[in-house]
Amino acid sequence: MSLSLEELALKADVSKTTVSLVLNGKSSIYRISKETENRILKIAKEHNYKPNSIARALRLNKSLTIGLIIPYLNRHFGRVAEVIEQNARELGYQIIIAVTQDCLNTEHDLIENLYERNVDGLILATMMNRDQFNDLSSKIKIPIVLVDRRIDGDDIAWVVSDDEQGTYELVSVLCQEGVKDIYFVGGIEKLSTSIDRLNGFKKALLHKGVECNQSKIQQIGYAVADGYEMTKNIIERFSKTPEAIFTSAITLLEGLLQYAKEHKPDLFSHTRVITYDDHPMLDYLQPPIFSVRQNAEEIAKKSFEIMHGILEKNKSFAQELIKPELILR
Amino acid sequence: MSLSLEELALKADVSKTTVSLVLNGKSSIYRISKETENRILKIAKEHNYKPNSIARALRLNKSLTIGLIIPYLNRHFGRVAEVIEQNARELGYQIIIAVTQDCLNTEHDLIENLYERNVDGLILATMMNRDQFNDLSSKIKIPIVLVDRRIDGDDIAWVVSDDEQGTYELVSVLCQEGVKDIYFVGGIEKLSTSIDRLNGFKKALLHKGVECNQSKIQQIGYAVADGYEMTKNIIERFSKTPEAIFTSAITLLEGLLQYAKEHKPDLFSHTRVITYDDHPMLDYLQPPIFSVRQNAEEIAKKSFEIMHGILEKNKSFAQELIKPELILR
DNA sequence: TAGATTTGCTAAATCAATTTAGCGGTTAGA
DNA sequence: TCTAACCGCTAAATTGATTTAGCAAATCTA
Repeated sequence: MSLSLEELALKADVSKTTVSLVLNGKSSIYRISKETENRILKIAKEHNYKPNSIARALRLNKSLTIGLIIPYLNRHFGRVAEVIEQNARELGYQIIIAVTQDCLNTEHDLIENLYERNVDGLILATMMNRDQFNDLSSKIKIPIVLVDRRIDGDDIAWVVSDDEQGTYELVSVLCQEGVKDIYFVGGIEKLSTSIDRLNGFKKALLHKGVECNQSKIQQIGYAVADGYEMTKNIIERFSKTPEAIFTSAITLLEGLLQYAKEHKPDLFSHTRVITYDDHPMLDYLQPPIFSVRQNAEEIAKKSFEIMHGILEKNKSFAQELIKPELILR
Repeated sequence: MSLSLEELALKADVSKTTVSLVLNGKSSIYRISKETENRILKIAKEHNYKPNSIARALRLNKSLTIGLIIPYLNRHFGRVAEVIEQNARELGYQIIIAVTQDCLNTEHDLIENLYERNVDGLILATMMNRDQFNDLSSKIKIPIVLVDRRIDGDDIAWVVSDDEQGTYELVSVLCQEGVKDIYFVGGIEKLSTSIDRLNGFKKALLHKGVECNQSKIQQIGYAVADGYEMTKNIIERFSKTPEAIFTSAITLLEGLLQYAKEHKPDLFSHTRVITYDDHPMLDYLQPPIFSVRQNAEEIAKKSFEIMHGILEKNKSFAQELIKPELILR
């Protein structure tokens, strides 16, 4: 392992230019004879030559590295990251992962940090709004693909789950059954995931002619503790036990479960719970919890595909809405 | 953003050597005057100069990048990766993550790939045995820290959960209750996680004077489908419903749950289930499932600490056994 | 006042690749 | 016969930082 162009050139008794040209498939352009070419290829193979990626990156200003910035490496984003990494590897790219914990300042620091370290592009589950994103875009000269959370704009590349439609369909199932009193346990208000899921929620109620009371909507954040807090508010603030609760992320469901276990063990006898995000163990809760499964694999695949298209195929941005799957138990 | 040493030197009206010396804190060694030093520092700050990390890596043969190779980005490894990344970032390192899917060939390819891309060190949840690891070590001249799965050897750095003790304690709880007929649903036989968990299992039975029948031990793999298969074998092969089943990973429990749901809905009325690895939703299964929670945060922290010690503090290898936590519900 | 030392800084080499411009000789076309 | 094209390859520049060796000028020593 590890042998430089120069050493290879010495062994082949040619200049390192020639070796480089041959190994980069430019033999015919530069009229290197077949004989020389074969000799060089043979020696390179024998010594298992691999170009030094750092020298290459310096010269070409291209590191074959993509930065992936996400809030957590939880089940959903873990799966997204895993699939992005596999897709990237097949095309010769590496993935540097960094985690924001849903903190905007951390996100900014990480973007700057990865940019300075010469990643070729960024895949981003962002907390930024349009203005902040525009500011960033003007400073940063590498392609950015948003994943999971989109920002409106004709020139912004993103791949997200169809949050509105998924929520609409899930909530509609309950409405169909005649449930009217549904609470919304939401996440970070300004993010597209929250906005879209809330829109789907409202639309489902509206279509069934159910009034949507603002007091039934809460949006604190996506952490488990936030789910706990919002559940607590719902249970303690209203005298009547709710007919149904929709948690807009699996972490929020975890918070709900935690609260129920501690303070309201009979919650499930009176209240239907449904959730965005799926988990196999939901099958075993009694009563089973209906959910919407995001297609993490497809989200990952598309987002890297778009990045790769921009980097190597001169394609411009693209936007993809990935269909989630309703899971009724 | 982005401005080279040379451009900075031009602005400060000195050579780039001087700028480099000043910015690397070598002013006094090379007798740069206070005046020149301050001028350079001021200009560097004004222009928010950051050295090009690729050029730096080429010159110093040091990329400030660590490769992390793990089987999946599931709950456990996702958390480990997340914490390693945070610890690394605080000390100026980046993490490149790659996923093997528990395939030994993939693991080899990834190691070679990351090594060629000049990572400074590797943190590895490996499938290799001692011989394979020794082969690798002789070829690769960067430090390796094993995580989650250890290989015996005085000179090998690793951080793993105390699998034997954790399993011993968990299984002992059941034995204490008088349960005698316990089945072992295991993972990949040759890995330390499997060996240690099986040892803990056997030790617990032995201490309570319970005979351990080889036919009650199965080890296929750590995938969900493997858990399904092993559960199926246990249920279908023996006429008597087992008193208890120990799944040695949460994925195997998922497989068990899936089988139970499809073919044996009354499994839990007759059979106690316990598992290695914890998950908050286990609280809500009926009856609750006792578990052993690995301290992913501590495992992550220690493994990067050891790597950092080797890279920057001339420390040699170290080995750490992290205590897991028994969770009885 | 010659020689030694100190001061403040820089040219050039280095890391490992890619790419441009071009060299000296032969052959082909008009 | 003169020019153009061809042939097979290479020297040197480039990328951006770090580091070694050392150069003048200023100051000190005897």
